[in-house]
Amino acid sequence: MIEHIKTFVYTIIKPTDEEWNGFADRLKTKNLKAGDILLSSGEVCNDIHFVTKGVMRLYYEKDGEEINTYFAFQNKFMSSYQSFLSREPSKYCIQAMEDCTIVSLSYEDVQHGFNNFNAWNTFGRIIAEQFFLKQQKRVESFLFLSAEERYLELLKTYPDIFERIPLYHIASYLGIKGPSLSRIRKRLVKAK
Amino acid sequence: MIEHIKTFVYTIIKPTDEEWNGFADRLKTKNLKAGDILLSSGEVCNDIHFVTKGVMRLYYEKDGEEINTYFAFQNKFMSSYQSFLSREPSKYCIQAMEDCTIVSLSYEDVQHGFNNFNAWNTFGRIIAEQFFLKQQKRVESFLFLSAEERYLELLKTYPDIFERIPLYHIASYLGIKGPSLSRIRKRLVKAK
DNA sequence: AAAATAACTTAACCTAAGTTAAAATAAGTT
DNA sequence: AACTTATTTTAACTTAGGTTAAGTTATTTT
Repeated sequence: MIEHIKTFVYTIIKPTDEEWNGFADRLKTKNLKAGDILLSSGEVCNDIHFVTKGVMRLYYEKDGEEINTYFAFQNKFMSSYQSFLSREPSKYCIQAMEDCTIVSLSYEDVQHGFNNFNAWNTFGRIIAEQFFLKQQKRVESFLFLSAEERYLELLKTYPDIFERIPLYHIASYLGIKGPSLSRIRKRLVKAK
Repeated sequence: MIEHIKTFVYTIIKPTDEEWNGFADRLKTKNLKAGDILLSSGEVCNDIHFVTKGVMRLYYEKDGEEINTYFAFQNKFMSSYQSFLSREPSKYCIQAMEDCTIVSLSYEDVQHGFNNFNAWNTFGRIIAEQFFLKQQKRVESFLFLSAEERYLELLKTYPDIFERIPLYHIASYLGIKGPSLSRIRKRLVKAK
């Protein structure tokens, strides 16, 4: 399990052995069952998770309806990042959508890394930059694309997402309702 | 001019004198006339700018139409940040909307800071985190709010924005067209 | 296999926002 | 002041997507 994250980290920075061990020693591996809630809204997100198996989702509850804002597949980080950073209660929930294995690091451990190893500061910066770029793309998708174009974009980026994530979860991620996604899919089938 | 950015930096980190000077020595102050283009699309964004006077906008050209994605007022950073980070051509343009004074730092200078001073690595991380949080809010505004609610939110956050930025620029920032913003404004006046 | 539940689609109607163009203001120029 | 030009509003019409509820399929559960 640790191997996955080690490979990932080493594609971004080249820590010394001391730096790597100072990090690896604090990692905690957890197994989750499909449906398990890892973070409920109102709680401060105290960990950043690295998914080594399964899929997780980050979602928001609005008027009794769940709106997904992020899916983390294998080798991706999952966190209610703004709560994690700001130490304020999360408006989001985190749930395992399949049986998952994750490797987690607490806020304190992350800060310890930042304060003691320059390599981790660099790593933290690059991860924050990547998170920014991801959000940037998402803003652009709402600003420049129609729902249909967002759907096609998602299909292109994650061709197999539809085998693992039910359509009604995808609809909310795209910012539309179920019937609307059905209409779009129908339109596209006809167009072919 | 440098004082503004110094105050800003010191609210985030406490650099040593050596660290501060290594940074300050590389800053370049520039004056811009209203309308000046600081970055055209297709160019790699090679600088990060700190606005000490005026307002600047970051915009995208789509089908001959300009869509604003960010306004930087006094004491805010301006950059085509994804181009700056990725070293790829920017899809965005940067323009001064009023006569502006800015303080700029090149990509090379920023990297020099990251590689030589831990405090700058921390600063870079925190700025990236702040950029992420800002984008996060913007994604949420598209996902959870109607155009009218986005308008009201903007009005609350920047009450004086409407005295400095024409409505048609604000419309595109909100993700709607001019006539639509007019309708919203009319609806709100009537509702009172 | 039958029943129950979950996931997806369809249909009818509604509403917000897009589109286009004209009209009304406002702001600058000469 | 008269003339431009830029900005904002209005109007008429179109379209994408929301809403609700009823149907279909799929999947589980028993």
